[in-house]
Amino acid sequence: MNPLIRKLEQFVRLSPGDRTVLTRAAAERVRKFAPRFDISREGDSPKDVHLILSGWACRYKQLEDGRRQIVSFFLPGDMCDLNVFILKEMDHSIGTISEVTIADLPREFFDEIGAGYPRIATALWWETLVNAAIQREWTMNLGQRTASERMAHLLCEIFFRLRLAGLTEDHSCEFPLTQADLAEATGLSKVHVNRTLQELRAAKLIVLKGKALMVPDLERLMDAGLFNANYLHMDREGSQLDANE
Amino acid sequence: MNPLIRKLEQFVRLSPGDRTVLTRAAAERVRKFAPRFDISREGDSPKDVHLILSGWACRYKQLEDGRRQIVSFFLPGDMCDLNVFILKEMDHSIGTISEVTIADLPREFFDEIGAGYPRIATALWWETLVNAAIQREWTMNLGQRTASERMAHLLCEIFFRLRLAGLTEDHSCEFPLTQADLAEATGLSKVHVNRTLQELRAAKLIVLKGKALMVPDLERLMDAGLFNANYLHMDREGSQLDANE
DNA sequence: GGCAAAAAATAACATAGGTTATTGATGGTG
DNA sequence: CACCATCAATAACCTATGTTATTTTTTGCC
Repeated sequence: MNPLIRKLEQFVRLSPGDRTVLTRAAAERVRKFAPRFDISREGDSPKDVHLILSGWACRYKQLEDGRRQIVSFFLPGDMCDLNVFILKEMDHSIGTISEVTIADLPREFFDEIGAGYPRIATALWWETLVNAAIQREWTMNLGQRTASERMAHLLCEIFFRLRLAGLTEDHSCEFPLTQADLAEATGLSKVHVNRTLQELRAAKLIVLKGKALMVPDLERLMDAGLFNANYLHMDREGSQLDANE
Repeated sequence: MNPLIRKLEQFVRLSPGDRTVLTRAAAERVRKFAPRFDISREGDSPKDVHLILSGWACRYKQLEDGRRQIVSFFLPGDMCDLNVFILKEMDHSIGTISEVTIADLPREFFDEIGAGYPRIATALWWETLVNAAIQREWTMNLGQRTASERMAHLLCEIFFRLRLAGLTEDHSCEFPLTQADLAEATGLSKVHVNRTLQELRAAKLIVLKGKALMVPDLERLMDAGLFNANYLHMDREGSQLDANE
C-alpha cells in the first residue's frame, strides 16, 4: 500500500476518491534509481515534486571544500517541497541512499488537488508544516544535543516516521544508513559516530547490525535522546470531534 | 513602507490591488510587545499567522534541562508558518528580541488570498520555500561550519535579509542581538561567541558596537562564512521574461 | 548624573569530539 | 570461491570549543 496515503490518513480522513487520485498520481511517471545516485543537484532547475515510493534518500548540501551535510532524510511516503517549481534553482541536492523508486508529480497535479480535493490539500499542508518542524528540530539537535543524545534523537525520529508510514515491524525496521551517512547527518565525525553507536549498544538502547535496526525499548531511547514527539504532529485533525462521533 | 510588500515585490510584481489588500491586512489586529517577551509558547494552540511589522523576534526551542536553541530569526516583513492553525499545538516558542509590532492574520485572510490574489499566493509560497531553505542552511551551518565561519554566515544572512526588506543603509544595519542571543542561535557558548566576534573584528570583517552592525566589505565577510546567497532565492519569478519586455 | 543590572571582555583550565592511521569484517561480483 | 571495495572497529593523539570565575563596560532608569 502507498505509504503516502497511509501517512496522510493519520492526519485526515481521505475519501475513496481522494485515495484514487493519490494512487493514480503515484503510478504515473515512476522512476527507479540505484543506491548512491543523485536524483537532482544543487543548481538544477526544479521541475516536478518528487514523491518517494520506496527506498531511502536524502537532501544534502556541500561546501566548496567538500564538507557535506545531510539536511534531511526522505523515507517512503515523503515528498520534496510542494511548489518547488516556482524557484529558479535548487539550493541543495537530492541523493539516494538505497535503491529508490519515486513518482514525479507535475504542477498540474497540485492544481487539480487545489481545485477539487480539499482534504488532500489540507493533508499536504500538514506534511509541509511537519517537514518544517523536523528541520527546526534538526537545528536544535545539532546546536544543543551531545553526540549520543543527538544520535538517539535521530534514531527515534526515523523510527517514528517509518512507523507512521507503516514500515516498522514491532521493534524493528530496515536501516540502510552507513555510519558515514550518520556522520553527515549529525555533524559528527565517522569515528565518533562509531563510538556513539557502541555506547548506545552497550546501554542496550539499540541493536544495529547489517541493514536492520532494533529498538528494544523505545521509551528509553527517547529519554536518551531527549526526544519529544510533539514536533511530528501525529494527531489527527479535529480529533476532538472524532471523539464525539 | 510595509517591509512585507517590499520583500515580496523582489519576487513578484504586485498590482495596486494586491498592495492594498496586504496593507489593509497589516493594519488590522496590530499588537505591540516589549523586548524579551514571549508572543507564543510551545504547547499553545496556534490561532493566527503572525506578521512582523517592526522589530526582531525569534523562534526557539528548549530542552527540559534548560538548553535553548534559537532556530530562526523573524525580521520585519517575516511571517510565521502559513496555515499553522491546522496544527493542534505549537512545537516551539516565539519570543521578541527588541520591541516588536505584529499583525495577526486570520485564516480568512488566507482564504481570500487563495480565492482572488494569485500573485500574492505565489509570493507567499515563495516566502514559505525560502524559509524552508533558510532552515536547511542553518542545519548546514551548525553541522559543518567552524565557529567563525558560522558567525560570519549568520551575519551575512541577516544582512541580506534586512536588505531585501529595505532595512539596511549602505553598509550598516540595526543589530539588537546580544552575544547571548548569538550563542543560542549558533550553538556556541557565550564566551566563544565573544572570542569569535573579536576575531571577525580583528580581521576588519565587521564593526559591531551597541545595537549597530557595519560590514565594511560584504564580499569578504561572505568568503569568511562560505556564504552563497543562492538559498535566499532572491531572483524575480520569470525574470527571463522580464528581460524580453 | 549616579546606581543597579545587563552585557561584554578576559583568563585559566577542562573536555567532547576530531584526526589520522591501521586492522578486521562483510559483501557483492566476475 | 576468491578478490576488491566498502564498511566497521579500534587506537593514539590533538584541538576547537566549553566551563567557571572575575572584571570591566554599557545601558537603562529614578
